[in-house]
Amino acid sequence: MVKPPCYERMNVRKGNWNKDEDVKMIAYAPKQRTNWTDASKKTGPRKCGKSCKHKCSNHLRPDKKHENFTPQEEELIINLHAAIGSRWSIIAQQLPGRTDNDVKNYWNTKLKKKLSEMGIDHVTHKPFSQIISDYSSIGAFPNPNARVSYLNRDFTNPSFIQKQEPYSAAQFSNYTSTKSPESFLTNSIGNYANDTQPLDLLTQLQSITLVKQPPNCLTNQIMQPEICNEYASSSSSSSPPEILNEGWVPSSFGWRDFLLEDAIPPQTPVKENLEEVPAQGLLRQVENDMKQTDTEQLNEYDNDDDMLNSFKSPAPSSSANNSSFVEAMLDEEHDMFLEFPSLLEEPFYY
DNA sequence: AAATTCGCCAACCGCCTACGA
DNA sequence: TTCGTAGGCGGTTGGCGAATT
Repeated sequence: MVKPPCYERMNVRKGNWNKDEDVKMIAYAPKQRTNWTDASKKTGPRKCGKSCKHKCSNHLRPDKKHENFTPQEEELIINLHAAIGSRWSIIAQQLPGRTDNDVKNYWNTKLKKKLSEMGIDHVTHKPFSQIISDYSSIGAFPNPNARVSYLNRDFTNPSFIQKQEPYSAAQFSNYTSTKSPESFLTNSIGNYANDTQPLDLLTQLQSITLVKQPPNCLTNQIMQPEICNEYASSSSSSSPPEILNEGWVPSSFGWRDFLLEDAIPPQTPVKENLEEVPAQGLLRQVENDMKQTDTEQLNEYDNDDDMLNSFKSPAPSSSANNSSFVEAMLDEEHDMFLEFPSLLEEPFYY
C-alpha cells in the first residue's frame, strides 16, 4: 500500500507558489516556525506543511544568497562531499546564505560535470584511471605485506580527516589550465591547511564517520582522500602512479577487508601534519574524547579472554594497546600461513 | 521565426527518525 | 510499548527561460 502524497492526504494544493502565498507565508513564518502544518492552515495557501517549511527555509530566507557560488564555496562543497558524502544539510550549514537545496542543485548541475571533465569520479573523488585499476584488481588476493600497510592506517586520526580534503580553491579554479586530474590532485595537497572549519562541523564529521557508519563505509569514505594523497605524493611526474605495484591495496573491498578493518589500526605515521591546521586542535579534542571512550571499552575487554576471537564490538580507535592488538592479529595470521602455506599460493574465494 | 535542446532550480516524493498520546 | 503524526533530509522530477539549430 503506497502512502498518498501529503497534498492528497491533507487536501492541499500542489504546484508553484504565487506572490500572494509568498507574502502570507513571509508574514506568518517568522512567528510560527515550529509548526508548519499550522502555518499551512493559517496562511491560506493551502499548501502542506512540508511545502511551507521548504518554501520558508529555502526561498523566503532574508539572508538567502542569490549570487553565483564562489570558487571557495565550490572547494568547500567538494571537500565536504569527499569527506561526508551527500549530506547537503550539513554542507549547507558551512555556507552562509546557502540552503541544502542550493548546494544539492549546484552539485548536480555544475560540480559533478566539472569533476567529470577533470577526469575525477564525483562519487569516489578518485581519478577514473584509478577506479579502472581498482576494478581490474577485484578478486585479487592482496599479499600479506600490503595488508599490513593497509591495517597500519589510523582511520580515526585527525590527520586523516584533514588530509581528506584534496582540493584547493586555487587548484580547482585554475584547473582549466592543466585539465589533468593527476596534476590537480598533486598540487592540491596541503593547500587546504589555511582553511579553518567550525567545531560543529568537525564534531558532526566525527559522529557521522565514526558512529553512524558501519566499519566498511567508514573506511571507504575516509580512505579515499588518503588514497588521493598517496597517489599524488607518489607521482611527481605526469605518468600514472604505480600504486598497485607498490603494495597499495585497492579500495574495492571484499568481506576480508571488512573483517580486517574491524581491527584497530595503530597510530598513523603522518602525525607531523597535525599541528599545521588550527582546526585540527579542535578536531583532536573531539577525537581524544572518543579515544578515551574506546580505550575504556578496550580495558573492559582486558578481562575477557575471548575478546580477540569474538570481534563483536570492533572499536575504531588507536591507542598503544591497539598497536599490540593488531600485531597480535598479524602474528596469528603469520602463524596460520606457516601452518597452511597453501593459503599463500592461490586466491581463496568464498 | 519556429522547433529543439540544454541548464537551472523550485517543488515534490518517499524514507527515516523523533516525539507525543 | 505501540502507533500515528510531523518534520528532516536526500533523491528526483518537471516547468521555464536561454541557447542553439
